[in-house]
Amino acid sequence: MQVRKHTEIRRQQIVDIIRHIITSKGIEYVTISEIARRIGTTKTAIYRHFKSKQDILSLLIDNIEVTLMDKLDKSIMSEDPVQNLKNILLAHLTYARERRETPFVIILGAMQFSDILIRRKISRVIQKYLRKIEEILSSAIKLGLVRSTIDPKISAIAFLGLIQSTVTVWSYKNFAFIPQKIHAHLWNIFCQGIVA
Amino acid sequence: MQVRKHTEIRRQQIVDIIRHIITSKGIEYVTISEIARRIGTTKTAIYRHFKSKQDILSLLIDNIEVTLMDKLDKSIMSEDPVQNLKNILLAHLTYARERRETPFVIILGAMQFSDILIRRKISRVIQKYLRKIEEILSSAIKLGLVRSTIDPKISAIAFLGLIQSTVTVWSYKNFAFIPQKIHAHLWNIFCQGIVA
DNA sequence: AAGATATGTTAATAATTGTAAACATAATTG
DNA sequence: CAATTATGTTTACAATTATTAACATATCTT
Repeated sequence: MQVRKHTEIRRQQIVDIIRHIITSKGIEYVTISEIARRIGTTKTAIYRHFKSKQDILSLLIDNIEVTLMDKLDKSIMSEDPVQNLKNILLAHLTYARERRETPFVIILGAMQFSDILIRRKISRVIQKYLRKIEEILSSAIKLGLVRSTIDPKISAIAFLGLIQSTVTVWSYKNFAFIPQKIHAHLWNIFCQGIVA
Repeated sequence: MQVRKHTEIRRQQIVDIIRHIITSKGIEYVTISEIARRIGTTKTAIYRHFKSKQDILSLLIDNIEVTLMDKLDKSIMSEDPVQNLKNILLAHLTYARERRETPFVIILGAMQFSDILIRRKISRVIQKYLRKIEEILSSAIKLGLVRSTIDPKISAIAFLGLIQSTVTVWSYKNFAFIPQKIHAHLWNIFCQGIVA
């Protein structure tokens, strides 16, 4: 009863499953056996598509990077950089709620302690994300919408923190409240904190 | 060559070692063998002081709770609640830098996916922490120091986010920058975001 | 000092981990 | 249709996991 699928399909399937495992049970449950069980194959079949577990996690991060940056780009529609930031925050909290997509902060947090290679990749994703936020902030400063005394680099970290802590609390409360609802409040604090 | 120590000493020693393992290598390296190796005993000796690994992690969280609340209390010296918040933030970032004490956000983040019992304990610690911040904010509102339109509950989450993202970025940059240095900037954003 | 208790060691357990080799057959190519 | 290649299965392995039982001796209590 072997339903064979192309390796590209399997690879994506495996990565998707891992994102699901991480959100539902945690990274410690991301094992070759668990992956195989969930997609309905055997452990060893996994090795037809990846040469090692590290190889799998590596693709996972690439995958997260793509969806994350994609989400950023889609949120940047306005001419107003401040409005764009607001949209980005909303997008993160909205997706978090719908739970269709695992919040990247959860995955990156969970993978914080993998081997050095994985850590480097994660680090790069975070840097890329922060740089993007930073750029938006910088252009807002240029337009005089944001105080010139604020440091874009550090403000970007603070922005990331809004998402991170909200998702964390939300996760620990077993997804029992709607983060989107608190978007307005969070944004209010951050916005007041930076605007000119 | 058996150097025997009282169980209270061993228990604390074991917990301390775990905090160290988590910061230096990650939670996945918190194994009975690794603990035993580090404190210079055998695996089985550990079971003289704890009945299970879960039991160890449970005490670890209690321990984190104590040091965390202690740090909070020590930072609350002023009559001015806003100043107290500023001190708390500084304390977190300072300790993070000195690295003598593992930042609680790291440990709580790393343990995010333990079993349900551990999760509940962590959840309680976070709640307790947030409530404390919330109280400070509420009293600041009463004193007219902070806008009455801000929600203390949500502002507390935002406050937690400042610490969380800073420590995360700091951790991924292999502790290569001094978070204390960015304290002023972070505080500036948050403070402007809430003050009346 | 004698007896009791607490701590440590050695050896062993079953379960699970990631991974490999040998074999089998489906899907694709010629 | 034949041959090749890609995918899946079975079996196996060594390493590591948390934990227990049996035994040994240091420390504490009386």
